[in-house]
Amino acid sequence: MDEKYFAKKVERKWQAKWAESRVFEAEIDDERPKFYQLEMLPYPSGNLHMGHVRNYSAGDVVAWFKRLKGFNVLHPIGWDSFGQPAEDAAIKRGVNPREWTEENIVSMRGQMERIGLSFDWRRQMAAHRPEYYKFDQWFFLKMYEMGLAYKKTTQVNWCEHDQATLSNEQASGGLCWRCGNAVTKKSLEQWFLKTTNYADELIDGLNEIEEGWAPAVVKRQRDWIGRSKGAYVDFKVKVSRASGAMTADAVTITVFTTRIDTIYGANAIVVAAEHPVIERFLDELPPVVAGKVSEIRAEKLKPTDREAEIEKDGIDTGLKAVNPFSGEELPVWVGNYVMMEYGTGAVMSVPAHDERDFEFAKKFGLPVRKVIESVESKEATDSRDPQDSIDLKDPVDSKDPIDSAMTDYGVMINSGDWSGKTTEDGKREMADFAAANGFGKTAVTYRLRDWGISRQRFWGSPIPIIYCEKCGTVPEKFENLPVRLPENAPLTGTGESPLAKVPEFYETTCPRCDGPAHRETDTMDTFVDSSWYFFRYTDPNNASMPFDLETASYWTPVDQYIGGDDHAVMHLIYTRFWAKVMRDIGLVKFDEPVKRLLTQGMVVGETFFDDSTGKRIYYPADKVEVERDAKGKIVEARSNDGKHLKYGIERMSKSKGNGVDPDEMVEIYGADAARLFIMFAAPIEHELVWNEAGIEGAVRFLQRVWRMVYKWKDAISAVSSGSAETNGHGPAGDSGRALRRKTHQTIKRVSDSLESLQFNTPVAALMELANAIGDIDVEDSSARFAVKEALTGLILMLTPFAPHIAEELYGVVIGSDEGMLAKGARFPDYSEELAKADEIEIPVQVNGKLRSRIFAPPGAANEVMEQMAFADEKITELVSGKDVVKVVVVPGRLVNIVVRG
RNA sequence: GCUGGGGUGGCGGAAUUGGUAGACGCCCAGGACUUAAAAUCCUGUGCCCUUAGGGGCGUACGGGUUCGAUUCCCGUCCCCAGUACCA
Repeated sequence: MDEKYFAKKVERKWQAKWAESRVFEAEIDDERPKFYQLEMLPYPSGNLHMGHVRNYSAGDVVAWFKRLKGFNVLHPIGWDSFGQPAEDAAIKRGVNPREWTEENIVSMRGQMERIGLSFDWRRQMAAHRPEYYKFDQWFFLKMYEMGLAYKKTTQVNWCEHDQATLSNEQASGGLCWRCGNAVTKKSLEQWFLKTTNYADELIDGLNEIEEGWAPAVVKRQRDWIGRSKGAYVDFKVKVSRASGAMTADAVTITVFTTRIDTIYGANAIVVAAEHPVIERFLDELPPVVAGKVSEIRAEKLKPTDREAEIEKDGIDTGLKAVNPFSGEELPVWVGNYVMMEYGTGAVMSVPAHDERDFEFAKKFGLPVRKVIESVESKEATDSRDPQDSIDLKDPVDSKDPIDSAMTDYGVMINSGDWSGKTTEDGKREMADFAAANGFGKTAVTYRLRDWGISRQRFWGSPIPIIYCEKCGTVPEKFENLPVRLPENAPLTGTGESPLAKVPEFYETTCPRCDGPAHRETDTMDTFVDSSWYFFRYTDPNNASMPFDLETASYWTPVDQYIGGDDHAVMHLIYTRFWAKVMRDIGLVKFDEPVKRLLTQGMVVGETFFDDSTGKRIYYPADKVEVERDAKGKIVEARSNDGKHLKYGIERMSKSKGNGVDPDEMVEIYGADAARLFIMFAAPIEHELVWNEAGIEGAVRFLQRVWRMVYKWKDAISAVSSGSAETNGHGPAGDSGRALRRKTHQTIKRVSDSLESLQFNTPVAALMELANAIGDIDVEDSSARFAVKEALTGLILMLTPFAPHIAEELYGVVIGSDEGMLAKGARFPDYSEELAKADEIEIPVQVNGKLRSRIFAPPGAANEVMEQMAFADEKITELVSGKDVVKVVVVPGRLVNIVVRG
């Protein structure tokens, strides 16, 4: 290799060397601590996008850093290869989804290799291969045995655009996670996994991992699981008409409330339109009520518009229910704001202390009764004449009209014998009282629903269940797994299961009675595959088990996981659930599969739209002219023929046509520069607006480092690894000494940053170090040791960001081409002593304003610093003739003189 | 609406526990080298005033605490994300 830097040449050379020497292939080694670095696996669409590059570059930085720190690092990659795009491609282009997928894997692997990612490719898994999905089925059967997999008919989320069923997590926010379109409801029979069995664990387990996870993700999971503690209370229904054999006591409505302390303020019971009590009395209710009920029901099946606030609606059914605490008779209403899916589908309406109930009461003119008083106003009331306080025996509704609900905790009033108790006491004691008297109990409810995994799709793992005319639902035998996908299923994408059209697939015999039977024709949600894939990496060729307990126990849990936060409540909840199930099966020995989670921001691009053609154009493109304001925001965009273009910022992707091709970046700038830049451009958790201008800076920096190494190559070749002094390191205060200080400070900064997963600031630190080396004259022989130390340090620290060039330059410096890992290279250590400055610049302030600077030795006594400050010319001038009120000296930091007059 | 997170130069972004605001990079300007260009190197680069020395202002806005506030507290505005009646 000559003195000119050709990125492509260096990169090809080291990619080949790495592959040949298998340095990234990890084996169990009890001598070294292990480190499992994982990034979220990609869908093999055929094209890597810049978001992937960011994700995998960050993971590679950590993997390299840990390797150089002496860890035994597992850094695998695989393919989330089941899913809709393969099926869509098959429908659109008539390709075989398996072949299409395999081809994409090959081309994407090539892209990853050209970026130089340090994966252990032997461990690669792909979800669509029978040797993998066999174990999806294995897990399903285990869960079926354990009672964790069951089938039921419900209203499932349905995406009309994708013609697909969605789990609640995938339809979060009422929008399809894939296409973003509004979701509707559809009645389907499907298989569920009992995630709710683990609701408490899923929420409590967050405490264990909270420290290492992005706070936003933890919060979203907590909210998603949505545990709330309260009570059930039974209200007996009275039927005013004495028709039939129905008695008043035969029916009760159980409500769930978190605020049982407000029960004396209940003015009605409001139930969901689907509530059983409505079913039961539907025939007897006036037609107008029945009409309203079906109107509300129909409304709920429509896609929800996120923006629009749904107006409260409802109707008095004419039924009455009795408040078990007060004996008061309350009207039973149907309300559109009560959901059958949560709690009991019935609420007690307390308008004075609940915003929704307040709104409902206001609209329908229902009475509002205050039963909680804030502590402050209670104190105020108490201090006044007791006669002024509200008459507890005869509370008058709306006596003191309020304009909003008071939802805070406080003191109970107008609540019979309970008045005077605090909310906290009331909640506890009233629930106990209800339990003791048989009309209620404490209860906990969750927002989390079971995970619906049935998909009426082809490209997924078949659900290993058989329906026998005689035996009913029968699980496939373990020894018959995998249940393989047929090669030729008619794919239409119309929402019916393609497997139902392949008799060779579904016609089978019952595993129990050998009689004629047919297979389940739905496949599993692809999120099943990604729930346990990273365990498979530890033991990728196991044919009898998903993985071996002992092998997996060495590598797992994952030490560091990196991926997008779009999976905060989908994949990341499923995989935590899965780990807990695996623990219960006895496959793993811990509760939480991922110790630390880093969520990286999206890579987005400025996109332009041509209104007339509806086409997207990515900038920079020669087709677009852009005017920007002072802040760099676009104010006007035109195509080169002068047509106005609409513009916006959106996620970069091939399918949107606004993506930057990583291959192109590598071709033009080199993989190292592209990686270095994407790490340097913005903090990893921020969104990154792709702008190619900055990447030139990364190229320049690498070239500078390259030239620097060659410039010093001969001068430092004679410097042995002996002590500084024996190698011409000069006296204190000279350039070599200053450089050593900079080197050791940089090592500290870079190590600390990487340890805390900051990737932009260490790059800045390395640039500073390079600048410092650049300041040294090559003729200065007294600095040679320092330069050698700085250069090797710089190269080693650069490795995680730009491994190819680092390997090459490391070879130049040590005179060997074997590679750092083979040579046992280590990330440099720093010496506190050397990092310490021998003179510190101390700002001197007068009245808090910076006026001068002095130079003091580190650890200078306060008196010395004070003396030096007063000795300073400028300070003397400013202070003279004034009273010195106070002098603040912060050791090693600053001097502040406070004067008056 | 609610819940989180945030607001720092032309831009991306730095700033231990309150202690020199603007590191590093991009952009831009000037200079050196060159027949020329590219590359490279050097210099400047928050805003305003000033001939200079220097001075004033400045971390969304308004207050407060402090010798000292980007950092802590109160209020206001704005942006981003999550969420959609969860009882």
